[in-house]
Amino acid sequence: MSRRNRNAGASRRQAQAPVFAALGDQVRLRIVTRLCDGGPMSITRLTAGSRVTRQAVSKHLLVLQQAGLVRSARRGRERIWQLEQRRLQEARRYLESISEQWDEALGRLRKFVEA
Amino acid sequence: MSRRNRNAGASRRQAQAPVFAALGDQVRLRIVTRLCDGGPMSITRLTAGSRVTRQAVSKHLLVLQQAGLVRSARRGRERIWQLEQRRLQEARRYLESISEQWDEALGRLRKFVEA
DNA sequence: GAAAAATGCAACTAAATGGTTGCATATAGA
DNA sequence: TCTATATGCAACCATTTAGTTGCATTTTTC
Repeated sequence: MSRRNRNAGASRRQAQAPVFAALGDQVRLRIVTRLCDGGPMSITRLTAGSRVTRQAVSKHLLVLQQAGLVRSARRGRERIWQLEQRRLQEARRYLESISEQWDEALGRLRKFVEA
Repeated sequence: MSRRNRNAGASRRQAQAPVFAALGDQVRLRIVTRLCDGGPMSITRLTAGSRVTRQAVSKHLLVLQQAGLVRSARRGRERIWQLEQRRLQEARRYLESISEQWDEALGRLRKFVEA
């Protein structure tokens, strides 16, 4: 592999690692799922039924936002949160590419096991 | 959603979040990639070319191991690390299901945006 | 305009994380 | 057996993370 390609891999990793990190927490994963299923909603609604406080949820939302996965907008006295389509698509594509990469690797790995 | 289904979701999340967390770090993501491309190898070889010490890599390998993503076996004076096929397949399937879930959500989200 | 609701902000704490260094142990090979 | 190599173990440190509580601010709504 050329140095250039190696660096391309590194910067891609650099870009996507935060997404994984953001999803690597049960509370956040649940937030994403809820926004997925329930559409845009406020912190208070997201917090309802959660085992942590609103402030905790708020911090998690900030993490998700910094990873580019969610976005928010003020509406009256509440703030509505929703998934960020672009980034989510991007992450999806990356997940798929990783998935394929693994698939190939698993094929090669079988040889090692059989050997 | 029934309580049962919610709990099923929760336990699935509980099972998969560590995988995301494990991949949510550049060093670990790189380790996985190297094991993917280079096949099973020792810590020393994994550490070569890395910017962190062997011990740091060792700790990262432990994290990956606890997430079930890698496995190791002693061979003579060295320990050979390799990707765990089963878990990786499992993670792959989960990534794909999440991916689909997002896809559907993105479709629904467009309605919100247009509305 | 006053009470209730929704959020924002700040300080603080406990625990986890990511990294290091130093030293001990085990194995390969000359 | 002696030396170099590969790993394991433990202590230690700085930073980040995940959570809390308390109080201030902004909007509704009656």
